[in-house]
Amino acid sequence: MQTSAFSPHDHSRCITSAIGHAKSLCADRGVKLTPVRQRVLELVWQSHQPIGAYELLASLAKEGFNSAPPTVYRALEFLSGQGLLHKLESINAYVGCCNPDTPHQGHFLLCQDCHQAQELDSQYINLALKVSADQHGFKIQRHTIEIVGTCEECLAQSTALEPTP
Amino acid sequence: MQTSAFSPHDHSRCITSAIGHAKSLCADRGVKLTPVRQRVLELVWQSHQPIGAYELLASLAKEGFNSAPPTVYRALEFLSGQGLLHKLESINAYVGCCNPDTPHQGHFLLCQDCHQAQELDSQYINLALKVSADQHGFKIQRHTIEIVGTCEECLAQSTALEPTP
DNA sequence: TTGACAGTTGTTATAATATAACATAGCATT
DNA sequence: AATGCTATGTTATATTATAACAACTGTCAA
Repeated sequence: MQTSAFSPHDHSRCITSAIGHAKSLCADRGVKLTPVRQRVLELVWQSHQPIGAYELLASLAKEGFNSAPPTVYRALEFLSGQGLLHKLESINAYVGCCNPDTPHQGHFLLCQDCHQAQELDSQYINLALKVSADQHGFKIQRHTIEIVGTCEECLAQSTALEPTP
Repeated sequence: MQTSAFSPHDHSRCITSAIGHAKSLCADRGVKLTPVRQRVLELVWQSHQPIGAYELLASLAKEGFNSAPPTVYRALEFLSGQGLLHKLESINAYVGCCNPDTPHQGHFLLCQDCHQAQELDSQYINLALKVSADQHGFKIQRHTIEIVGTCEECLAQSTALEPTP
């Protein structure tokens, strides 16, 4: 089962679990989760919000890692190739993937107040995309589905603040 | 009715009609379709593929327009604010909007062979997005829906070339 | 052992995309 | 003419991403 990214939760457990998962997954696949790759994945998960490449780079630099742009972009490329994270195209930022075992591309809810992202993988949306594509004889390879708005928690807060419109 | 962007068609009529439409729409709204704005819109429509800001800028420069980046970004901002074009976030490129009267955000089929884009506005997809968002108590403001793959025409071509796999 | 390779990382430079900030110009209304 | 608003010009810089090539590391086989 899955918690919402928007709700308060013990995020350190998310990180630990995501890293453990990534390790075994890479071992199974015979690919290397090298120190810099692992650290980038940790940093992505540590962030409560989608994080940009240059912000990651700054953190790596502070920790003594090599800190030229290719370092972080290579790590991001590897991790996204392994399905361990997703890039959010509309904000040029990266988020950890909750379900890296099965190759997929998620759908994302992006809250413009708290700037958190929630990954979905709605079969309903997938079906709607497939139907539309089929109608045009279009064969889907991949997609970018990013929904921007306000999450439940932030909505509740703003209504609490302005009870009478 | 609407032709597919992927199918052969008299594209000059698309342009003329789009510009005419834009003119009357701007007049109605009391906003100015200035020469540079109009020219950017024409260039976007003239391109058979989504076109990048700096490519537009190069064309403007050749035609004697001012050619610093803000010029084209301002025009793009105006045009997209009026719903006359859309930005494709996954490829940083811009396409004309077929239906600028009703504010909306389309869904896009992007062919990775011919690099053309087809705008959809499927109620089926909109509904699926709404249902998913509602399930999470999420209020949608806007979205980015970009489906990458192969269009019908390019699929037909590639099957014609490789009849027996 | 060594040498050949594949994969990874280091390094430098640069490309591609986008915006900030402030000055100037045009034009409508007072 | 003076005022204010919108649009444009101009310079500089921020942000995001990749090219190209050199150096290192481990593995496996000759």
